[in-house]
Formats: sequence, structure tokens, C-alpha cells
Amino acid sequence: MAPKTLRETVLSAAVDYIAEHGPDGLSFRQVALAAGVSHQAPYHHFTDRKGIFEAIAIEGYQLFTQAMLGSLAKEPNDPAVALLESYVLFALDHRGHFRVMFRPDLCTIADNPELTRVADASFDVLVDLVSELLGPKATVADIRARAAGMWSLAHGLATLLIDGPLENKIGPVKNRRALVRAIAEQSGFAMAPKKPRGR
Amino acid sequence: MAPKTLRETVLSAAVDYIAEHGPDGLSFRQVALAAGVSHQAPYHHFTDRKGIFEAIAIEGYQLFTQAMLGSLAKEPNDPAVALLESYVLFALDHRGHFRVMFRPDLCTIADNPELTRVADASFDVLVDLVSELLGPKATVADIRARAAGMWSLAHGLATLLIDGPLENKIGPVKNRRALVRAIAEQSGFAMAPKKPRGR
DNA sequence: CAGGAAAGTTGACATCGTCAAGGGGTGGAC
DNA sequence: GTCCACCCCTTGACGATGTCAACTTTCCTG
Repeated sequence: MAPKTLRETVLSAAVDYIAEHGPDGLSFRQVALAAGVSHQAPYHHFTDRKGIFEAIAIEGYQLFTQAMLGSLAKEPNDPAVALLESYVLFALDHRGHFRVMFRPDLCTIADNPELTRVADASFDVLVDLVSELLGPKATVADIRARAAGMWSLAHGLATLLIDGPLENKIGPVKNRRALVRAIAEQSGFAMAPKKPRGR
Repeated sequence: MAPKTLRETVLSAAVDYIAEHGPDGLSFRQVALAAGVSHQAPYHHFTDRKGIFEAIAIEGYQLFTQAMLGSLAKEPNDPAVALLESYVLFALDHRGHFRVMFRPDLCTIADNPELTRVADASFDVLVDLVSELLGPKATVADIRARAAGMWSLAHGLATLLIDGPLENKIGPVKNRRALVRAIAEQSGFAMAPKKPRGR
């Protein structure tokens, strides 16, 4: 396999740690020592601690956009459900990235131009889908409310499943994909674009 | 006014700081010094740093339950919307508490019996409402999906409004209460218990 | 060959949470 | 009245962490 650069090593080690223990106990000194370099070496590739988290978030948003677009392409007849599902499953499958992406104390999106760009691209997937589904006659307020609603539903389910007490309360979720789809269909957000599946 | 104990002083100062700057940069040494006591004084009232966050979370969940129950009592003809609204508005009005309550790295609910109790009481408000709304004929799976859906919607909107990039994406939300109600009514979760308001 | 950027090392510093020991008051027991 | 225990707090120290600064090494370019 390709020899990892120190930058890649630090990044993937950090993501792995965060996926398992969360971002807060993470020590970049330990990461550096585990990689066999001095405690200061990582900071030659990133400006500071925050810079490493910003790099993780950038990587995460790129994967995120890719996952959502892929899901929409694979399931064109029920795009709202597909988007909700890919949002939640991405969070579960990439906890290390996801936990950082939405923590403004770790990485402030507005502080990094590239991070702003890739984050915007991710959110555009959702907003674009909503305005397409609602059609040209929809008001701006409707689109905003619908987009905020779908986003909230997906984001809330993702965070509650990753870190939250949801499973402690309603019991362990064996089939997460099924739960996502059940919720999506119970919510008013699931709807086909052209031909509403007669069910 | 009643002279605050050191315990109360530390707690409220910490909550204020978290509401403004987030929980991560918080230094209890600085809090102690600002209160005019030594750096070790707070730790005579709490076992350790985590213990302070647990105390904040306990206080938060008590206020949370109170807010949701109060909202349900005040608006009995549309309880689902009332609950969603009180959930989100609580998060916005008590950011200091809310940010801690759902951060398991700061306070692990299962580690503290009283925290487990008050958190359970909060979540029971939601689950109880859902099972009441769905009626006795609903299956367990339906109740679970509905509760998870409502919870996700409320939680997602709350976290996206507090820390998330939602307002950066869909523009600033002037009237948050109106947005919450619009989302609640667009979703399939808003429903009156007995007499569905003919509209 | 000279020069300079890039990558990494080493050492030092302030800050933080935490541990250990001590001090000073107050209240009850005798 | 005296003594002792307890509570609240102070002081000092320690290891760990992020960060700053200076130094070394390597490699590439003109």
C-alpha cells in the first residue's frame, strides 16, 4: 500500500480515536508519539490543534456529499427517503468525521474558506432536492421550512443514534435502516417527485 | 437576594460561560478565581470536573421537564406542536444547560443515578405523549418510530439552531417560534389528540 | 556549489485538572 | 471550659497538553 505521509497518518489516527472515544480526550502529542515522531511534528502540517480538526471536517464533508449524491442516484424514485437514510447512515459509518463536522468549538466553518466551500456543497444537496421536490410554485418560506424540517429530522436522528440516549430510551435498534425508513415515511417529508407511488 | 453558596456561584458562572463560549474552553480554575476563591475550592463541592457537568445536566433536565410539561398544560389542543416548540425554545433559552445535557463526553448519563432519573423523566414526557396520541391500538414499533421521529425532529432543529449551520444556509430566522410551528405542521407529527382541528 | 525552503527535533513555558496535606473556624460531647 | 471532629477552604506540587522559539537535517533548485 502507499506509504502514508505523516499528515495522513495523523488524520486517520485522529479520526479513529474520535470514532471510538470522542474528540475531547484526544491528545495530538500521543498521536504523534504513537506515529513515532516527536510531539511537535504534526504541527508542521497544520497551523494548530483547530487546524487538524478543520482538515478532518473538510475530509468529512467531501465524503458526506459523495454519500448523499450516490444515494440519490441509486434511488431516484424516493429521493427524500434516500437522502434521510444516507444522512443518518453516513453519521453512523463515519462517526469520527461526523462528530467533528458539527462541533463549532472544534472547527468553525466560517474560519476556513475551503471548509466553508465543502460544507456548503453538502448542504446544497439537501436544499436543492427540497426546492426541486416542491416545484417552482413553492414559496421561499415553504422551501425554507421544508428544508429545515428534513435537515432537522435527519440530523436529530443521526446525533441521537450516535451519542444520544435514544436507544437507551426506546430500546436497542437492531435494524437502523428500517428505523430510518419508518421514520421517514411517518414524517411528512417522504414524497416522490413526479409519480407519487400509489400505496 | 439570597447569598449564593459557592456551589451555586460556580454552577451559574459555568452555565453562563457555556452559553456564550461553549463547554470546551471552560476552566474551572478561572471560574474559581473569578469567584474569589482558590483554584481548588470548587472541587470540595463536586468530585471532579465531570461532576460539575453532571450537576449542570441535572439542573438542565429538571428545567427541561418543567418547560415541556408547562407547555403541554398551556396548549392541550395541539400537544405535539407544543412539545416540539417547547423542546426547541428550551434549547435556545438555556444553551448553557442544553449543550451539556447531550454531550456524553462531558457527563455520562448512566454514570450518575440522579442524572439517569431526571433525564429519564424528561424523555418520558415525549414517549408518554406519543403513546397517548397513538392510542391503545398502536403497535410498539409504531410508537417507537413515532417517538424517535418527533424526538429527532425536535432535537435536530434545536442543535442546528444553536450550534449548527442552519441559519447560515437558509438565512437568519427572525421568528423562531413561527419556524418551529411551520416545520411541525409540515411534518406528519403534528396532530391533535381527539378533535383534529378542521383547517 | 551555494542557498533556501520543507520536515522534524528539542527544550521551555503557561495552563489545566488532580492529588495530598494542612489550616481555621464552628458546634456538640463530656 | 476544653477537646475533638467535621466542614470549607488554602497552599503547594505533579503530570499532561498545546504552543512558541530555536536548532538540525534533508533535499531540491538555480
